[in-house]
Amino acid sequence: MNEAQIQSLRPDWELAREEFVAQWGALGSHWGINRTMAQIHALLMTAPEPMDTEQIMARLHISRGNANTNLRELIGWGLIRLIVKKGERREYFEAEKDVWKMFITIAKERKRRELDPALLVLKQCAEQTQTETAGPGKAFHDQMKELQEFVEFGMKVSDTVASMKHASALQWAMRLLS
Amino acid sequence: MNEAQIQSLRPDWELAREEFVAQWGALGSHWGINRTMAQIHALLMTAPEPMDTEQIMARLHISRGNANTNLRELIGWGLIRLIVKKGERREYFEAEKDVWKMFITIAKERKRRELDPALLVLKQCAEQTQTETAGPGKAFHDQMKELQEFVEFGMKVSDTVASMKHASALQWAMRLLS
DNA sequence: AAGAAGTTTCAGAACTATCTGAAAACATAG
DNA sequence: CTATGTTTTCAGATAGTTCTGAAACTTCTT
Repeated sequence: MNEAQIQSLRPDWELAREEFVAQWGALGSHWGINRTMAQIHALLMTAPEPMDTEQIMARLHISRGNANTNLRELIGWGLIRLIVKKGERREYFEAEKDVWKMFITIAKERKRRELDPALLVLKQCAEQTQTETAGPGKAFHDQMKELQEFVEFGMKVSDTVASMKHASALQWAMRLLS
Repeated sequence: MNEAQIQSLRPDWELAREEFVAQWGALGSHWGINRTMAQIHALLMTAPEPMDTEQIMARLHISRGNANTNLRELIGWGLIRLIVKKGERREYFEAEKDVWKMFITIAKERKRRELDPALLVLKQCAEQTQTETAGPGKAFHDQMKELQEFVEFGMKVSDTVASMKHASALQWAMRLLS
């Protein structure tokens, strides 16, 4: 069976899905996530059933190694989980579909990867210039301090939001927006 | 004068600054921003005076072309501005130092670059599957809708926060955290 | 108008990230 | 223990991004 025939057998929504997967991948690479990883995530997010490695390889035209690496990476992020069906040796994968949970997971992970190391740098730089009491040295120290406090503050907000249930977050946000 | 001599003449805080610039650059490349751009930004953010292209090239050991490209890019982000000193032809650059303003600028720009195109994709996919009324097609449509609403919601929150003055944002956040 | 001082552009070089494919490791069943 | 189906690893290939350096361009001065 050739591509065109397969295409014609595929229900309508699958076309939209294909589009979603492709575009999501392109977007991913705009924001520091690698294209394939984003595509796999999009694919699983819209899968009615858990999928195995072979299926993913086939749908995305990628190699086994690539699929495997990115699946592990996604598991590392906590965005998908491994499913073992009884009586089957093969591993299946399934994505978290709840949007709020997904958001929390991504927020936590980004905090860990982006904010934590930044904070470390800022603290060190602030510390090393403790003794400066005037002039540009003082100005530098103050700036590092300000940045540090801002980042710490952002982290607190992020933690608070992340610990909320969807409903209370919504309520809180409504208050903000009104 | 050799490197070591220059080094010894540099006041203490400059060492911390050097560290900050280097580390900030490394961080930048972790989150989708290119290394040089992040370094230039860090350098200008901690500069007591506006700097010109030559100075930046010398401090970071980069070529004129590279410096120029990334300076324009930073101007595009709205993170630095061009300063023309009277009676001088040379262009100087200065970074916004207020942390809150910097945050707003980055947030707006990221919204424009990350959220806007994502929303477009989601809307299209939701639209194309309007007619699905059951089964996996419906599930797909619903998921797109949920994502769309979530992103729109996030954008509203981001707009609201971005329009706040530092003081009122702080007040608002205090309420959240307590 | 010619020269000086500066900025911008861009083709190719250097570097980095990602992907492939085949081999090795692992797990299960017989 | 061996055969078989599956996952993991990793060296090298490929693709993508960033950087250089020199030439072209612009602007100002005399």
